[in-house]
Amino acid sequence: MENATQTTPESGGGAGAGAGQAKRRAGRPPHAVLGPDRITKAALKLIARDGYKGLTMSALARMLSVAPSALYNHVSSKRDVLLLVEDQLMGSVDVSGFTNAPWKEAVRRWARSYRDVFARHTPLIPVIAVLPVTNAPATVRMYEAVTAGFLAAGWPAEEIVDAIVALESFIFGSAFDVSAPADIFDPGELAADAPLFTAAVEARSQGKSWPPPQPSDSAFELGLESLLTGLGRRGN
Amino acid sequence: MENATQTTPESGGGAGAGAGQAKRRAGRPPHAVLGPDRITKAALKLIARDGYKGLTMSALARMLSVAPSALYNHVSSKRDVLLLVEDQLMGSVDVSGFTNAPWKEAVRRWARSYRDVFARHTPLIPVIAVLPVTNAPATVRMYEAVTAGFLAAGWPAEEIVDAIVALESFIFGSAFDVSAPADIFDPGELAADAPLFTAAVEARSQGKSWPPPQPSDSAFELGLESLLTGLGRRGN
DNA sequence: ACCTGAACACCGTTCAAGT
DNA sequence: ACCTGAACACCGTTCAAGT
Repeated sequence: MENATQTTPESGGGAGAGAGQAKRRAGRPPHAVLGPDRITKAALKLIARDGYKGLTMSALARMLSVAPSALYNHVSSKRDVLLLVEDQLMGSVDVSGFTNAPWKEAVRRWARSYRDVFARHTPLIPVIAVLPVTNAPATVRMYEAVTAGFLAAGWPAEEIVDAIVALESFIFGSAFDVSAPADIFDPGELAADAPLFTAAVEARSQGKSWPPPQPSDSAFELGLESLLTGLGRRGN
Repeated sequence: MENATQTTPESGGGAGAGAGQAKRRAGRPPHAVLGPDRITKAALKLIARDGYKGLTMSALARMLSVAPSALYNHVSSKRDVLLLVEDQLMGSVDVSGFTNAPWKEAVRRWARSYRDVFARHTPLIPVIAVLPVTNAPATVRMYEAVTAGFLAAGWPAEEIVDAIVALESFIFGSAFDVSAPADIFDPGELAADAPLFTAAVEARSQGKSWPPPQPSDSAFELGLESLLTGLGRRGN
């Protein structure tokens, strides 16, 4: 049972960390095997492979070759794991435009990359939106870069946070949209009760460029440009 | 096989279901006790009382005085229950402006009530955003009213759905924001690394009217007006 | 301090048996 | 058709015991 035959997926007892890993006995190991960094990396890997429904404390522990309970020496809940992941992702949002491009173009680049990142991580959105930024260094760094760009464009300091929040709200909402099915607005049998809406849904794909853009992309660009126009009264 | 301890539960005493209800035996009851309507109402009641974490299939069944498995004769999953709730809520979004007010004012009223409804039901947002509208009658009715209003304001049919989606994205994102803690942007120990952002957060509450508005409200109004201005090029 | 292993208190869902 | 009751296959989390 302890022997490492390479054909067994080994789903029985609990070891099963993939290929034959030496088993650790109970007790404090000579050097800590876990830490925020390894946990974050493993979580990201798991999400990439199995999606968010595959991100369980058990699966995470298995990937790290520890018992599930060992994780609780480093995080106090699964929510903590999500926060680690979130901050990591925030670091990959593109803020480069805010140092080398005009305000509108900088916001465009930032908003698009922000949406793209979280479109693949929608389960984090309800967590982020309510998450105090304290102790999320990459997140704070992102906000600092954005704020700097707004100030450079002439925005008064007291209006910047509201503007960022408004843009973020639109970005988060749009991120959900990306994973919506193509027929999301198909009224089905209810079409007869909603003739105007049904016609509008059908007209949506008419007269667009070729190849036709993703519906979620055209709605996002429309909203983004509208927001930029509306907000643009302040900056430039 | 266990030995048959089999005592009738009610003879033992405990009225488990809470209110002293007569216990139903197994077998088809003379009249169906459940149905989409009763299930929806009970779910809403449960959510109002205990929040979404209190909405479990067990709790729902208990409130309806049935076994949890009985629910599956009427819905095929918990997701189905959420869809019932969602459609019910959509019916309470205010679309009245689209028949008796100018476009901008109509969108304002609609957007505010839409946000307010889902601010108290944020767990539904990830479900809605990906939910085909088929067989959600109140939802379709809402879209029909909105579409009618856009058409009346002179919008070309092929641009309406994108505009609605853009507005909805902003509304959903903003709904999350409502439940964010007041100190969400407090950088804590990271303040030194983000002086501009920290200053912007502090300046946010300066120079506002009295009493100061909820931060989430001022961001929402700013975003909504910007969107209306930007989109307003089409309608009026 | 930091790990294991065995609980604990839940979930949503399935299914045979009953009427 | 539509209910009950007993499973089933999970969850996240806690905690004593071990080093």
